[in-house]
Amino acid sequence: MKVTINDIAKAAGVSKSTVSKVMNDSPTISEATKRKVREIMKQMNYTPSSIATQLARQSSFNIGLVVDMSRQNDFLNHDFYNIMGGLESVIASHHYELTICNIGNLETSDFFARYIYNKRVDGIVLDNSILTQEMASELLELSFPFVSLGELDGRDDIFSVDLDNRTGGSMLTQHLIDQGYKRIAFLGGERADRIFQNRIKGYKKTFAEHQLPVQEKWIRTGFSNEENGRAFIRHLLEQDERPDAFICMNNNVAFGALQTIVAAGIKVPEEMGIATFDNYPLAPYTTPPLTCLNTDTFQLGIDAGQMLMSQLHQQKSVAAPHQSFISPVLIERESTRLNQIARP
Amino acid sequence: MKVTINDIAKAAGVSKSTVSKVMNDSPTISEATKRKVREIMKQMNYTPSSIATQLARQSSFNIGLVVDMSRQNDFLNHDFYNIMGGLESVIASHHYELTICNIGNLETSDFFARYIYNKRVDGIVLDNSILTQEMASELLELSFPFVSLGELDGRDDIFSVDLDNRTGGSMLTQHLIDQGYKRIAFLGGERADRIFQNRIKGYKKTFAEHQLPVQEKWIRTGFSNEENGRAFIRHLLEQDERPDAFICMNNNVAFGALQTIVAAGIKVPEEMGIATFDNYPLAPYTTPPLTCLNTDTFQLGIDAGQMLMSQLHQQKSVAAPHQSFISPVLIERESTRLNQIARP
DNA sequence: TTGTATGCGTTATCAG
DNA sequence: CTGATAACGCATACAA
Repeated sequence: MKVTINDIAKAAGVSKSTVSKVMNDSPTISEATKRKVREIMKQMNYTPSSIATQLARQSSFNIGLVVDMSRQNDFLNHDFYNIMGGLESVIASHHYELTICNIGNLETSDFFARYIYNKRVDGIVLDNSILTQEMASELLELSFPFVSLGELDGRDDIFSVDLDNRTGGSMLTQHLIDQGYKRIAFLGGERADRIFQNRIKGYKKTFAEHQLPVQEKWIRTGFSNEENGRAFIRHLLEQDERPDAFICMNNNVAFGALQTIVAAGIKVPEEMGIATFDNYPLAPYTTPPLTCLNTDTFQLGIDAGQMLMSQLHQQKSVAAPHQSFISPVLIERESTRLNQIARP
Repeated sequence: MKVTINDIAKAAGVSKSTVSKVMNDSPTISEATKRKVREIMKQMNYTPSSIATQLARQSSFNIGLVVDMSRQNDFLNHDFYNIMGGLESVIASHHYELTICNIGNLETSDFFARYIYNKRVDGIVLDNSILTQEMASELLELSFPFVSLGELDGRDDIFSVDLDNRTGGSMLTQHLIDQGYKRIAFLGGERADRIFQNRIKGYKKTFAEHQLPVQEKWIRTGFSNEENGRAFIRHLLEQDERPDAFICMNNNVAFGALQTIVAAGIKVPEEMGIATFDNYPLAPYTTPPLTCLNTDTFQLGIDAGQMLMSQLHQQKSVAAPHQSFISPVLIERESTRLNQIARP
């Protein structure tokens, strides 16, 4: 059942070091013996033990995908499989394996000793919700390769992949303008939040491009949940100059807002357009379905993997860009079909 | 940065085998030296290299969670994080690590050689959509520990965890009866599908318990998608004895059915009740929201982990039950609130 | 109760 | 071009 390098060596009539060199395609081995040894390996169905290789090489050929099971994160939860898939697809082609590392409580856990110092993994990918500033600094100091999912506030010295929120804010705004809406509000998000800030930047940029004045009273901020979605709309409806469309920070805000609008007898999309960030969890299922910005999280995983591989393989002097952003994709649905009659 | 067993041995003034024995809490070591060595280990922040341990023990202390990235499976996708979390929580407490194994195309992949024969993992967990009869047989023959997520048709010789579909069918039926509905239809599912069969068993059992006659014409089968949901309803509405409630195989069927009913001007839940299997992806978001059966997939992961651990640790002669089922949880929503006025 | 020697399956450094 | 031999970090008979 288990065939080792020694078995191959014996069967091929060579030493095991020769076999090892064949596996690594060493240029110091003749093509003839390479062929012969490879033939035997195939016959005997040999696969090297990655564990032994890891020990000898003092390198695990493993990438850790760090999670914190003690925490709830519905969004990450939903995207996890895709991110993992993207990540796996690129590291596998570099012969790396994927290990899940549960970090738990950083203070009490032996995460660093277990995985980092011991080289149980050669690099890690972690969400910015679990990557603290201190961790980032320590990792950097050890020059241990890692990639953050999502930017880490105020740092451009670490590798990260993220959604391009600025472009996202711009795309949604542009779409609503294209559809014929003129007074576009923005609902949700905390002012201190970088994601919010970037989205608003895109929003304002597009306003400027169309010489439209930004109305600060149309930017309603606060925690992005259903209840606030309702509250935001109530505020908006009380204003003398009422918006005719709005952009939501997420589906929760959009859901609350939509309910309130429908209850008020306002027609969507005829009298009010709605566009939101994220397709998950409910944008396709509301009445009417919501136009939204979707993220290719598989691609996010791919980007993270490539960034990690480049750190692992390239000479450190090369200054590769540290941040990578992926553009969201607009999914048009009924909630913004003001111009639908005029469309093909 | 990296401290090994030798460093500890030197620092403690003992041999490295003694240190090793201390780590494994060998009874042949005096408490005094144990204390001393442990003290040093703590001071030096020592963590054993799992790679070296694996090689020496000829056992990886790793569990493989097998996935097939080349395939799309939205449901698995959504539940993956929870299942993984449950699995991780139990194997971690047994000091096992979690490795993701992408199997890809079984014919061309070296999955068995890489992971199984080489003992890269000590056990695997895989979905029944990727576990073939042949794989199961081979694994069994190697007496390699594994657990299937979902039953494998026609086999009770393999370990598996699954949702209790029979109980599920019964729970939904019972709930509708409790709410005052009397003529309950069942929509979706292929007759050859075991899941369907079990759910129908529960459905019929509950009918029998209430001395209600089962009407075969109220059981509409077919692929469980939105379109068929619409078709099923149309058939039902044409019948002279019209049902007053129905159970759907999944959210897709329910969505199509609900739309058709609403379009026909039938009121939900007053004139027609709707209950469905699964909470994902849209049961909470329809109008009205759908009563459904939810699955604690974290628990599913826990069960799988425990089953694997028992295979790994127990003597093989012990005949532990091979199948484990978890009961679904009923989530009541408006779509079945016929009795709502009478309720507290 | 502790230490010595050997092995786990590879890689790497030298000789030859 | 190939082959001994010594690591890699730990576990484990067997001695002491």
